[in-house]
Amino acid sequence: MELRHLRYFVTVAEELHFGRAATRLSIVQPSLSQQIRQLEDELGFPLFYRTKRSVELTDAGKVFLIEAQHVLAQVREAKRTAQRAYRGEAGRLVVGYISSSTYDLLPMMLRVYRERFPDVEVALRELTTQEQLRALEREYIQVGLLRLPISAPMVNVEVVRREPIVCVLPEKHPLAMRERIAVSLLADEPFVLQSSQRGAGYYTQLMKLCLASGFSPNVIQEVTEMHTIISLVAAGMGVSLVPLSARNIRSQGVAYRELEGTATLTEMAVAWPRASRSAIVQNFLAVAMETATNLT
Amino acid sequence: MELRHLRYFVTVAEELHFGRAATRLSIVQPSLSQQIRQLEDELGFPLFYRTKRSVELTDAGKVFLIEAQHVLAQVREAKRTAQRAYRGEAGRLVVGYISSSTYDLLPMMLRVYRERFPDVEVALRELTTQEQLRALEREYIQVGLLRLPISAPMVNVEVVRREPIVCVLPEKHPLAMRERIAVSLLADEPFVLQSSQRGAGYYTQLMKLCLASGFSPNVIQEVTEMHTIISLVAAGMGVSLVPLSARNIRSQGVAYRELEGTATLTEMAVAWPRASRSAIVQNFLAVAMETATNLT
DNA sequence: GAGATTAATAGATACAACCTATGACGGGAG
DNA sequence: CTCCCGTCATAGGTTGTATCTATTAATCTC
Repeated sequence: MELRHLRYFVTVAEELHFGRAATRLSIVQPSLSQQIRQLEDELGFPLFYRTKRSVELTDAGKVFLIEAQHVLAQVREAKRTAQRAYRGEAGRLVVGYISSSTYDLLPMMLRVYRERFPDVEVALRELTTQEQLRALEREYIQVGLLRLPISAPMVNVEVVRREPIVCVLPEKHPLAMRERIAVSLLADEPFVLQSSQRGAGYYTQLMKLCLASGFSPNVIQEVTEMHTIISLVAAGMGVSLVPLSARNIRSQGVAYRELEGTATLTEMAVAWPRASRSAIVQNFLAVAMETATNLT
Repeated sequence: MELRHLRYFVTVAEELHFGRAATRLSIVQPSLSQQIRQLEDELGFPLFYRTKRSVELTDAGKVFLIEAQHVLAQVREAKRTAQRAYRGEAGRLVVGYISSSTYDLLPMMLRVYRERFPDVEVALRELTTQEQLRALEREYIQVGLLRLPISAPMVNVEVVRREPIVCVLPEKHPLAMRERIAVSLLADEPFVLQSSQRGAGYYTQLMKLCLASGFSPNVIQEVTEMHTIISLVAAGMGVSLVPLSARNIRSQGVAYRELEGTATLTEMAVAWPRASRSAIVQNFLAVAMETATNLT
């Protein structure tokens, strides 16, 4: 049985006339008769009562007509659905993100993306930068929102935000009186930092920054979340070096101060597997870039 | 697009190997490659990522795979369903019946039929014998349960019950003392009969029966339902001539007595359009006949 | 680097869908 | 009653295309 048989059958059932049906199908009547006969042979029962003058559906034929129409409709639907998937307009997208992207970057991207591609089911996974790289490789996520620098040859990245690293310190701290702070002034301060496990690249970047000013920071507490850093700093436990956007975390009793000299920058980026040929991912990247440019 | 394309595609998707898939499909690999290519051309996007060594589904291919499997399953289902319909095991059957069949005949038939053909939806229409004949002709019902005699050339009948006509009269009536009653004794009795509208053939039969004994019955009341006749007789309004099975209607104060001479019989029959080629109807008839023989 | 594995390409073949011509049958008009 | 038209089936030839064989190209493995 082929779809041809179903198409022919449905047409004959609609016309109840082999000649007219054949015309509609752009074939000649004997060919049509032959194909219908073939279908009947395969099914094992007649679809039509035929007299020399007229054609009528059998009971079983009526049942088969409904079914055949469903099949043909489903074939059309299959084609349409798969084409939508091809264009990245339908399907499922798993996005990894670091917690510090939840303040504005991730929500903005998702809002636009969901609006533009409502038929894509978006799943979110909060993961550290390092975890995202592993997850991308294992195809546990399809795209990640992470902080540079990273070293992962199989992953492509595109920067979506570039911001200076600033010093955050207790409001009442003597250094808070200055507009800008030289890194070297922090040499003897106690530091509250995100754990090296969690923000590996960023952690290394801070170490280098301090070493360049001639000291190794005295880390008295490592924590996992950015807002915990801010809270601990507010409580007077120490100081920290954070991306500028941490300012979005409004907290009583802390002050943010730029660093002296040429600003040290930290970058957030979208990342995807170098091998990814997924249109869904491509579409998400396009939205991400767009959001990034609108942001600056 | 033909079902062949879907079958081939599903097999390749399952094997992820053109050679093995071709073997399973009993064709050679180049033919398979060509057909898949053809399908991709029609859809407008690739179903597989191919390297020279390996095959992998694209995202759109994954979506299309699910859809294609559904289509193929539905085709199998269509075939199966229609074949069941052909064998009269599924579909819809509309049965007409006269009220006097509801005491035992109709329920017995339906019980067996429903048990044997659970996938046939049975609809019931209470109609007089005359109405059933019209309904059969107009295909408003497919089979009828009615009382003979009828005259309808386009309708086939098969007797399912043959029973004597008996006299029903008030318990206290003088004639009730006799075991058997000659029809001629009823000449001066008031009669309660089913209206000639409702039981045309049966009505005529009674008229002939009385005329054969030399009188025309004095009908003082015509009613529509058999149990109403019995009630009126019980109330002393008159006597009646009813099929023996009316005895199933237990009513205080009435007596049933056989008629003298060779018993006059009345017949219930199943009826169906002479032109009916419906397997559902045939199956119902078979059950009806079977019930009829078990009954005697 | 050689051999094995796998998919694509090219060209030949064979099957089946399709076409043309015709037949059989029934209904309706004259 | 006969003839003609309409309708579907059958027969046989033609064509398109799915399939086959043979080969190439690319990659992996040893």
